[in-house]
This record gives sequence, structure tokens and C-alpha cells, in this order.
Amino acid sequence: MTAQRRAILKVIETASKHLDASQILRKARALDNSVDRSTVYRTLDLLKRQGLIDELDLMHLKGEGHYYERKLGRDHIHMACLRCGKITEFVSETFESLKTQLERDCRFHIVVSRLEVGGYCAGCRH
Amino acid sequence: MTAQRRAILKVIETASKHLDASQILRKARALDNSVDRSTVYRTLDLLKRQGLIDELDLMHLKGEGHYYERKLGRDHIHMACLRCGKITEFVSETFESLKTQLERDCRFHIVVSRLEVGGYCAGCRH
DNA sequence: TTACGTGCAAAAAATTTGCAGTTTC
DNA sequence: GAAACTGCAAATTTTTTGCACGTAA
Repeated sequence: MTAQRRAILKVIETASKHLDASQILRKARALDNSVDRSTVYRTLDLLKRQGLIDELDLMHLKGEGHYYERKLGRDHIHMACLRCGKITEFVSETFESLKTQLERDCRFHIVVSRLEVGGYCAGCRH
Repeated sequence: MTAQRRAILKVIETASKHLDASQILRKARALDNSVDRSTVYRTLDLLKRQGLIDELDLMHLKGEGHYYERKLGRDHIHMACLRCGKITEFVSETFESLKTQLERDCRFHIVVSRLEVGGYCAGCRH
């Protein structure tokens, strides 16, 4: 555990929204100016492999980068509004059942799962 | 409708597995040597916006690129084995219910959805 | 004809790598 | 002290863009 990793972790933990690698770099540098871009990528990779963070696309609303968030107890669904860009998270019991069912029916051991949805939120739907 | 688009479409339609942009370019060139990389990207973007193809990450088993597949009637779940790399597709009624439920509970109009799962397939699980 | 699509070349965006030096435990 | 981690610089990979020319409808 190094100072750089601590800074990166803190940024992800205290983030109020989903951050991409560049945003994480910028915020981590505010805590520890020495943090380098490659350390961010290396750390993200590590955290991903450890299952401590989830990687998201958020439907690539802007650009082709990825977003990261701390993985807490229960998985949640991400909904991205194609008009206003708002990201909504949703926890669903049905989603949990679906995964259990998948593991049984496909004899597949799930390690990580990602359900992302694009569409129009209540305020933007027509 | 141009010759280049026809070639790209044909490649995606007749693909036996998920292809990324580079693979699509290579195969499209086999049909029409004039196809350029940017035309592939522009066409993929178009097809994506029209809802004719889906864009996948396949858990980024290798590289950071995206994979494309023709969008047919029913959505399916993609399962990627973290060991052998095999991609399995699965159609689930529960998945359909989940989406319906989501639209109702969150007052969100779904345009596109993507459920990807990473883990270990029957042959690789431990 | 005329709006749209294309190749080309160059740039931008996103990520990875080799390496020598530094830090953690 | 050994193993792991880091910054730096450079390279890769993936995607986008401007522009002059070509083509489908």
C-alpha cells in the first residue's frame, strides 16, 4: 500500500459520481501531486482484478472511455439517459434472481456482471 | 447505400462470431478493397444509432476495443469465460421481465440494453 | 444535381510498456 | 534486502476529424 494508491482509492471511495481514468488522475493529483497517469491505470487494473471496483461504459454517452465505481454489497443496474445524460442506479431483486437462474441454467459461475441500459428518463421521455 | 456499406453490412450479417472494428475492416476489405478504416467506424456508428447492431465489450477479455453483432429480435445475455474466453449467449424470459419492470418502476423508456457477465463456464469452473 | 458518403492523412483519445530508480514491508 | 511499486517517456491501440473528391438517388 503506497501513498499513490491511497490517494487513488480515496478518490474512488469519496466520489459522488462515476469517474473516468482522467478524472481520477486529476483528483488523485490534488491529494498527491506525484501520481502518474500510468499508476492510475495500473491501480485501476489491480482493483478490478481484486473485484473491488466495477468498470462501466455508461453507454459511451461521451467518448470511449470507462468509468469506475467502488463495488459495494449489491450489484446495481445503470440507466443512462440518451438525452440529458443522467445516470440512474437501480437495485433489483429480479436482477439477483436472473443471475442465480443464469448460474444454474448455464452452469456458469458468475464473478462479475454488468447491466447497462440506455434510453429516456422520466423527464426526457417523449 | 454504397458498395462500402454493403460490404460492411454483409460482414456483420454473416459473421459467425463477434467482431471488433479491425476485424470488420479486414473482412470488409476482402469483399471491397477500397473500404477505409474510418468508413468502418462511421458505418458502425450509424448502424448503432439506427439500432441495427449492438456494441459489446465482452468483458474486455483482450484489449479495450468493442465488438459488434447484428441486433435480432430478442436481446440476449453475453457470458464471457475469464479462463477460456468462450462467449456464450443466453435468452432469458426473466431478463425481459426485468426490463419491463425497470421501465415501469423507474419510469424509464429503454432503447438499448446490455447485460454482460464474466465468470467461469462449465468446463473451466473450479 | 446535390446532398451524402468516401479515402486519405493527420490528430486525438485511451491505454500500455520498458526501464531505472524508489518505497514498502 | 527483496519484492513490489513508481514516474517518466515513448509506444500502442482505438477512434475521430477535416477536407477535397466521388457517387447514389
